[in-house]
Amino acid sequence: MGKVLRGRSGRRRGAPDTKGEILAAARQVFGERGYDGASVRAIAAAAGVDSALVHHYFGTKEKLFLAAMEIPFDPAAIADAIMDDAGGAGVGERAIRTFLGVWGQPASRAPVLALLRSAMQHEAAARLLRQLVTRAILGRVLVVFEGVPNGALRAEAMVSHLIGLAIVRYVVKLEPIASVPDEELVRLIAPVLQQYYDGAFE
Amino acid sequence: MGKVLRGRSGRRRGAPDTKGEILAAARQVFGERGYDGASVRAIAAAAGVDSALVHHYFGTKEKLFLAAMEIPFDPAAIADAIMDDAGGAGVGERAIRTFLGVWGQPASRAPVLALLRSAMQHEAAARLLRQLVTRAILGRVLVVFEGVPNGALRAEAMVSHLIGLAIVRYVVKLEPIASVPDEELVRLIAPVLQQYYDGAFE
DNA sequence: GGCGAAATTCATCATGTGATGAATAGTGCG
DNA sequence: CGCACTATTCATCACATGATGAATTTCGCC
Repeated sequence: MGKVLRGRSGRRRGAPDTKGEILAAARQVFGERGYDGASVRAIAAAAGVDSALVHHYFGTKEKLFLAAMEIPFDPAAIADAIMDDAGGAGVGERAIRTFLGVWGQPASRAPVLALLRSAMQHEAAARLLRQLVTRAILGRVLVVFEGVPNGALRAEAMVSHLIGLAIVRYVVKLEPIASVPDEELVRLIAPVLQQYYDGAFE
Repeated sequence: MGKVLRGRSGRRRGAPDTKGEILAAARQVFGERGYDGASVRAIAAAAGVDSALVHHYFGTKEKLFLAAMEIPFDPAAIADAIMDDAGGAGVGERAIRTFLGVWGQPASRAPVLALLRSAMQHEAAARLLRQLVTRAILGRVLVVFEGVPNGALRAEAMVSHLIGLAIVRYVVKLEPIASVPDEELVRLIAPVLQQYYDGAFE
C-alpha cells in the first residue's frame, strides 16, 4: 500500500509547493497518531511523495516535527483574544470562546492536537508544549491576572481545565460532552472558569 | 543493554510470582510510554525476564495491556469516596481529594497514567477509558447529580477538569501547578468544581 | 542551448518490533 | 525414582521504521 506515487524519478513540472504539502500532511498525521505513532513514510504517503523527499527537506523526523509545530496559528493573537478589552470581567467566557474557536476548525485543531498527543509520549514534545503554554499564552494572559494573588496558579488551573476539555471532547469523545453545541458549553463552563479570576484564594 | 537476564534457560527455583512482576512492570512501562511506545522487550527487561515469557503468559501485547489495566484500584470505591455521605454539598472537595489520593500514590497512579497516555494514541485504549469513566465512575456519581438538570454534562465537565489537571501536573509538569502542595490545590479547585453542582444551568 | 542546481524517486541498510517454536531446567505427583 | 507439566530462555522470522546515497528529471540562468 502507499505505492501510488506520481510518476518515476525526477523533478515534477511546474512549481508545486511540495514542502508546504509535506508540512500540512505532517500536521495531520502527527495530530492523528502523535509523534511516535506517525511514521515518516505515512506522512510522505499522505503528501503523495516519497519518504526520502521528506528527509531531503527536513533532514530528520524531529526537525520535521519542530517545523510542523512552528506556529501555524498565532499564540499572541490567542492571548489577545482572551484579554480583549483588558480586564478580568468576562475572561472566563472569552477563554472558552477562543478555545472553541481554535478546536473547532480542523486547520488550527490539527497542530494543537499533534502537540498535545505527542506531549503525552515524547518528552521533547512535552517540553515544547510547556514552553508554548508558558511563554506564548500564560506570559501574556498573566497581565490580566496581575495583582490577583497566585495569578499564575489560577491561570494554569484554567488552562488545565481547557486541556482536559479538549481531551474529553476531541480525543476520547466522551458523550454527551463531545456532541453538545458550542453555545451550551459556553454557558456551562464560562462561569466556572470565571471563578478562577473572581474567586477568593489567598 | 537489557541483556542481564537471570541465568541460562529453564525454570527458576522456588515459587516466584513472575506473572505478577510482569504485570507490575507492564503497568510501569505502559504508564511511562503509553501503549505503542512500550515494547514487550522493554517490559520484559523491566521485569528481569525474557520477552518470550511475556508472550507465554499473556499471548499478545494487547492482552497483556488489558490484563495490566484490570483495575488494580477499585472504581467503585472511588465513586463511593466521591459520593460519601451522599449529597451534593462538598462534592467538589471530595472529588479533588479523591483525585489527589489516586494520583499521589505511584501504585495507583501507574495504571491510570498508562490508560490515559495510551488513550491518546490507541483507539482501543480510548474506548477502554471511555467505558471506565462512563460505567464505573460516572454511572455511580450520577446518582449525586440526579434531579439536577444536565447532570451528565455537569459531571463530565468536572471529570474533564480533573483529567486536564492530571496532564498538566503529572505529564507536562507545568510549573507552578505541578509542585503546589495538595492542600493548596484543594482550596483552589474544590470551590470551582463545586460550582458544577451548585451552578445555575438550565 | 547548455549547464549547474534543485526536486524527486529508488534501492538499500541497520535497527527494533511482535511473535513463534524448540530447547532446557525445575516442580510435584504417583 | 520417574514422568508429565510448567517456567524459562534462545534462536529466529517477517516486517516496519528512520536514514542515506546514487540515479533521474526538470528548472533557471548565462
